[in-house]
Order: sequence, then C-alpha cells, then structure tokens
Amino acid sequence: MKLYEKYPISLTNSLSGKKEKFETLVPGFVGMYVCGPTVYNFVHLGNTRTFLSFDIISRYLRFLGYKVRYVRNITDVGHLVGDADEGEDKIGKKARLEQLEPMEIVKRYTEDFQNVMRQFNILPPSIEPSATGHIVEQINITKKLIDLGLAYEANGSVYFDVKKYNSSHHYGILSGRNIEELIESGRELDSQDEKREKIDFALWKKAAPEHIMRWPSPWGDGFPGWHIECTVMSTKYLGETFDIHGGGMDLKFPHHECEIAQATGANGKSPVRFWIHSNMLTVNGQKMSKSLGNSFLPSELFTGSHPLLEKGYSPMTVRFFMLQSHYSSTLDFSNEALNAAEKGFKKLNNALTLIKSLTHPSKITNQNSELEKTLLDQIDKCFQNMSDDFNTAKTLAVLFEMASQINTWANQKESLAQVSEDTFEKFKSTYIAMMEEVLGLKEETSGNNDLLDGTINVLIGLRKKVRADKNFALSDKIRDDLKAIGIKLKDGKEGEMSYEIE
RNA sequence: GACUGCGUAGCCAAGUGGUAAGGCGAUGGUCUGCAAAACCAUUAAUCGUGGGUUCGAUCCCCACCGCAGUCUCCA
Repeated sequence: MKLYEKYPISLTNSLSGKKEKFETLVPGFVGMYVCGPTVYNFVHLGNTRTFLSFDIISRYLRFLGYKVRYVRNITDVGHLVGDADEGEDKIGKKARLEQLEPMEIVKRYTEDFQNVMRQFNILPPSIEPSATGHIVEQINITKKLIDLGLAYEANGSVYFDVKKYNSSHHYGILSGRNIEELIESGRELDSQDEKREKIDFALWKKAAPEHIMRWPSPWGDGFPGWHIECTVMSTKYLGETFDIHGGGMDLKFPHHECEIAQATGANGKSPVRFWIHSNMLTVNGQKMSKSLGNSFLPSELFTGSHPLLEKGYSPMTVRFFMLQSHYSSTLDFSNEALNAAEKGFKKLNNALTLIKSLTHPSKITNQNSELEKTLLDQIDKCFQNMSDDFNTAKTLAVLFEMASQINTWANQKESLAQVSEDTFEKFKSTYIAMMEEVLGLKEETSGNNDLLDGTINVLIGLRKKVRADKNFALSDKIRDDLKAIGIKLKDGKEGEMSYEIE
C-alpha cells in the first residue's frame, strides 16, 4: 500500500471553494504547474512565500510516493506596463532604462531568483520553461483560436473574444465574476478601440518600432500576451488536462481566469482539475509589494539591513515562520513574530540534532505502553495533518510535542528503554523526514568554521580546568566574555560543554 | 461599486456543530556553584457586532461593522 493511499490528501480547490479529495488523472502521477516569477526585478519575500507553499506541496506529494512533474515557468517577456501608453513590454522598458540588453536583465534576475530559492531550501521544479523559449507554440495556439472564431486580429494584435467564448462556456468560473458587470465596469485602456469589448485580452501584441523584444508572426512583429505563455507551457509539458495549477491569490483574476478561457477554447476541455491559490504576505496588514514600498528583499532580511528590522534572521527561521500559518491565510510579518519564530525553530532544530545522535538500547526494560501509543499517534498525526490540505501549522504543533519527547530522552537516556526499538526508529525517522524532507527545514549548525571551533574548544578546555578547581570567578569570566561577543557556552549534565553562536 | 477572503488569548497562529492546537511571552518549580539549555506546573480567548437555524454555534445562514486582496503589471 502506497503512503498516498494510506493518507489520502484533501485540498481546497479554488474552483469550487471547497475542500475536495485529491485524485490524480493518472494513478500515482501528479502534473503540477505553478506561475513563476517575472524576472525584471529582485524577488521579494512575498513572492517567496508562494514558491515555498508549492515547494511543500510538491515535497509532500513525492514523499507520499507520487511521481510528480512540477513545472514552474520563468516569465521573461510579455507583461504590459500598466501606466505606459502603449502595450509595452516591462522587460523591454527596464532594459532601456538601464542601458542593458533584455536578455541580460532576464539572466541577472533569473539567477537572483534561483539563488534565493536555494537559500530558502526551495527545491527546483522538474521543468523551468521560459516564455521566450515558447514563442512558436504561442503563435500556434493564437492561430488556432482565430481559426476557431474565438480570437480576432486588430491592427497587428490579436485578442481573445471573451463574449464569444462566454456564449458557450462560463467566463468567470474561477473568480466568480459576472461578465456583464465586467463589461460595464472595466477600466478604459488605451488599446480599447482595437478591442471589441473591454474584457477581451491580448494573445499577441503588435510591437511598437522602438520595442526591443519582438518576434515575427503572421500578424507582423510583436510579442505574446501575458496569459498565453502559461497555457502553452502547461499544455506542452503536462497535457491538455492536468492535476494541479497553482499561483498567488493575486493571479486568480484575470490571469488564471484567462488561462482557463484560452485553454478550454482551444482544446475543448477544462485544463485544470485542482486550482490552488496561496495567500499574500502582509506587512502591518498590507500586501507586501514593490509598488507599496513595503517589500523586503531576502538579503535584507538575512542581514537585518532593512529599516523595519531590528536584526537579521536566518533563511530557515523565515521558512519556519512562514510554515506556521496555512498557505491560504494571509501572514503578517513583524519583528515580534520573527523573533518568536527564531526561538521556536531553534527548539525544533536542537531536537533534530539530538534525535540523530540518539540510539535505542535495543531492549525494553520498563515498558510504558501509554507512551508507546502516544508516539505512534504522533507519527500518524504528522501524516494526517499534512494530508489535510498541507497543513504545516498543525504538523509543526505535533513536531513540537515530539521535540519535547526527544529532549526528555536526551536528558534521561534510560527512558529510551520504555518503548520498543521499532517504535523508536519509526519515531526518529518520522521526525527527521518531516523536518528535512517534507518541511525542508535544514539543520542549522552554529559552528561552521574549523578554526573558530578549535579556538573555542581551547577555551572550553580551560574553563573545564578552572571549574574543576572551583575557580568560579575565572570560569564565569570566560563564559561572560564569550557571551559578550555572541558565543553562548552551555554546561551539560556530565560536565561536558557545548557552545552556540547567537 | 462588484467579486473573493479574513476578523480566535499580550503577540504570531491552527481548528471544530457539543465552550478552543501549537509557538513566543509571563509566573513558579526541578536541574546547576551560578547561568544557559532542558523538563514539570501555572497563566491568559464570553472565538468582530446583532439576528436566525439547531437540543446545542466560535464553526451553518442573514445583516452590519472593520480589514485585506482582485477588478490595471503583480506571488
């Protein structure tokens, strides 16, 4: 029996707004597509949260035994600048501002993005396709939609005919919007006169002469519309219908709605079985975004250089912080919350280090069947909580209980003999796996420098000596002076000493 | 204005038709020469307001208030 059969997943499908049982199109396999970043700037922490959420989802699916193909795109073309007069490519605009080639920008920010993902221990997707690598496919599907009568050309651009689509399908199925209201209340855009209706969206945009990124097409030189890339890339690598499509809440409308319309129009079937939307990271209750000026760069967070921060926080602290809330809730970001997370994570991290060093005495002396039952229950709960809409917050609550148990064992090694070796091993492997494989919380070690480690050990040796001599004044001075420079000495039960860098 | 979602202890944050996880903080204790860490115990929520359904609602429905997001590029 596969783990995914033992612990079947249920998840909230944005399409229905309800929690549903997760069933894959092909048994044992999962196709998952997530809207990736637009690489025209550094990724901020808000972006990171979304990718973390889907990192957890893909990790857990794999952990349960599914074979997962996870596709996350890189948008390196196609976004229109909102306040620009004409449909202008965001990347193209920035290129001119900085006097750089578009591809130079794309490369720089793609590398930054991937680097940040690595720091947070967010695993790379199976395929990371770029929009510019799929121009041909985007032209082809645009042609197909024209042939089907669902798109029309106007002045070198091609638009999707939403009203036409809506006559046989439901536009608004995902976002709950009403097409009539959209037509009435839609904002005037400058390319309005080209479009039949305000809500029609571009599949292909004609490039102005000064536009740098451009490709030849049957309609002249231009570039693809924003929504079409995701449809093309998801279809190409996952098929016309696939299991999971994810992204940030802010993409639900219009982006995902448009994707559904295009794909359904072109292929005659609904593209996605389960839509998952992750919620926003907020700062003082407001969405973190570049334009609001309240965004944090990951590097500012690690070093503490952002004016709103008191100090720096490690990547794993931040990762833990985000996992304490459910992906579908907004998460508010503050110094206080981050400090609490730092301490909480340290606790789990210490237990992780400890459990790795603990071994069972291989025989039971004074069996405690109640404890045994509790442990087995905790193991089971980890899976059940994760299978319940990837509830990392609930899972962490169990891990905290497990950490307490680990500390107890570490303090009283003889208590290990109260449970069977089999249960202990299960407990141990579950704790380690949940931490490292599923939640991706890597062990953070304080000593990472041999020279420093050696130096401190010399001081520890000295301190042991003077302590044995009952020279407490000197032993305290060694400890206090080290503490003053951020090194915390801890005396163990059996006279051993360890240290920790703060 | 329309649509979507949220409002739980000092702070962060889960969750449920039968009065509510966990973390941080606070208090007391154990351990320690003293600390730190750890362990034990204690602490704090009339679950935004007002109605309705129900034997019973914080969780279901309605209204209202407040907040956020989307409707324009956005994770």
